[in-house]
Amino acid sequence: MTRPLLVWLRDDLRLDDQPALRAAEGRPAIFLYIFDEKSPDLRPLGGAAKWWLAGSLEAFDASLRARGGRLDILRGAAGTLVPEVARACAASEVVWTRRYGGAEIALDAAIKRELAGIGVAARSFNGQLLREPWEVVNDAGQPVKVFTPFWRRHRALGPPPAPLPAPEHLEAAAWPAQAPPRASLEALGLRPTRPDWAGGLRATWRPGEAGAGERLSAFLAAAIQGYADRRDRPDGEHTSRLSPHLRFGEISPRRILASVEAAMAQGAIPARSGEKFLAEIGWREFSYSLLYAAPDLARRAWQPRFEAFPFRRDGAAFRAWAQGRTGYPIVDAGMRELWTTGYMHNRVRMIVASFLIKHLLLDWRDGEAWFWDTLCDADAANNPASWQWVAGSGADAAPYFRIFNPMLQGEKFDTDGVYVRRWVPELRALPSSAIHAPWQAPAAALAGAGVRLGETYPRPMVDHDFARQRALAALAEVNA
DNA sequence: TTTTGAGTTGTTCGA
DNA sequence: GTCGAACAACTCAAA
Repeated sequence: MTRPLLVWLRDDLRLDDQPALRAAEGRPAIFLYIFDEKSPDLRPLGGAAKWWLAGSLEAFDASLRARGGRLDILRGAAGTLVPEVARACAASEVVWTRRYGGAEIALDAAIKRELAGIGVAARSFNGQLLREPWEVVNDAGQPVKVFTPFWRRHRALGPPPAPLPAPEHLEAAAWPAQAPPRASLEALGLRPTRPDWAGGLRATWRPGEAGAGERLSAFLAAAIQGYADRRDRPDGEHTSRLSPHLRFGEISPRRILASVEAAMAQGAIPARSGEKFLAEIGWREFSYSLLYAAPDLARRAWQPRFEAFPFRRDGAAFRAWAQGRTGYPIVDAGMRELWTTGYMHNRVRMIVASFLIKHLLLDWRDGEAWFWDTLCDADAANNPASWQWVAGSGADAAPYFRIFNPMLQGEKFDTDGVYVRRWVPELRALPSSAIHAPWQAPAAALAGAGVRLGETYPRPMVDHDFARQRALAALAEVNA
């Protein structure tokens, strides 16, 4: 009997452009996913991500089966389970897609050593990034710490390898008798039951490779046309919304790059919009490059002096932010979109993050953790890197005086209040002139709209001018 | 080696 | 209403 290949799947749940899976073409293989809440250093998935994972695993299993494969699921510590399965099935080789977080790299390296000890080779592939982080470095061989030169260098390396086609024929090897018993998807308890809070997620998303492909096609057919000018507006469908699909590896960045460049070459997309969108993929690469350089990105400020920032501790204020009752409509709209759909428009992410850090002086790590739990797309690189960017503690530091004004941001990017009305229905009847600062509206306008401040909608939990001055003072301490 | 210019996403103030 | 300047200093990239 042929010794099967063991394909260990993680955040790469797709057939297309999947180098590790490609290695399984034409030979029997075990396709293994391990739901790992046992490895002490791995960050457990957030609630929204777990919900997404359930759909993603389901879709991926169906895709595998359509080609002759089958997804096998285990629950437990990957460090012991991977070698155990490899031994039980006498694997010829173990393959996987690389990860870039500190704990993940350490775990994978340990498993590789363990496998070598039992005479099984392990081979890893890049299926997650356009280029490996160590390829994009400055002349000194160090990571490039500013986005623009990073992306210039990245592009100057030439096009990354073209995406691989999906394997046509797979062959599922029998589950070995000596291996631990498999878990059913249901047994993992990934989907919420009591209470079932996932209705908004179900209504918004279709996890899985097919859903990812649909998003990309729809985006290329419509919204990308005006992407350069409208991507900052949360009041309509102006962005790709591919991020959760990318998070779970349901689509590869190389496939996205190839599709966008093909459309640009045909003249189907304005070059400016196409490049702008690719730069967002570039930001993802940049975040992973930072993560690779700073394995503890979610816990430690990139700039050590920020560890001295005088954050306050205020649980009630944090909860008001998290639940979308700060009294600033654009902030509350964003936090409620997040809670309902597991997603938030990028511009609004910046606004709410700035509000938590600068207006409330609460620790960016707590905001990052909330996003980790509630976003479908939170990953080990983008989430912490972006929070640090807003905090000003990141590599590509913002000027200290960049403190978002939530009223102004609302007026600029949600001019007619479409986004606020959608997510903060108690303000729906307010005129647009009052929608971003109801406390400044004439009493008659409030009454006419059925808004009673402090009752039907909160007053601002902190005064903007006061908060701005307080934040500037706090930042001066760090920068002293 | 030294020098120079730039740095995703902002706000406020005064003319 | 619009516009330009000021808001620090620093680090990094590139010439």
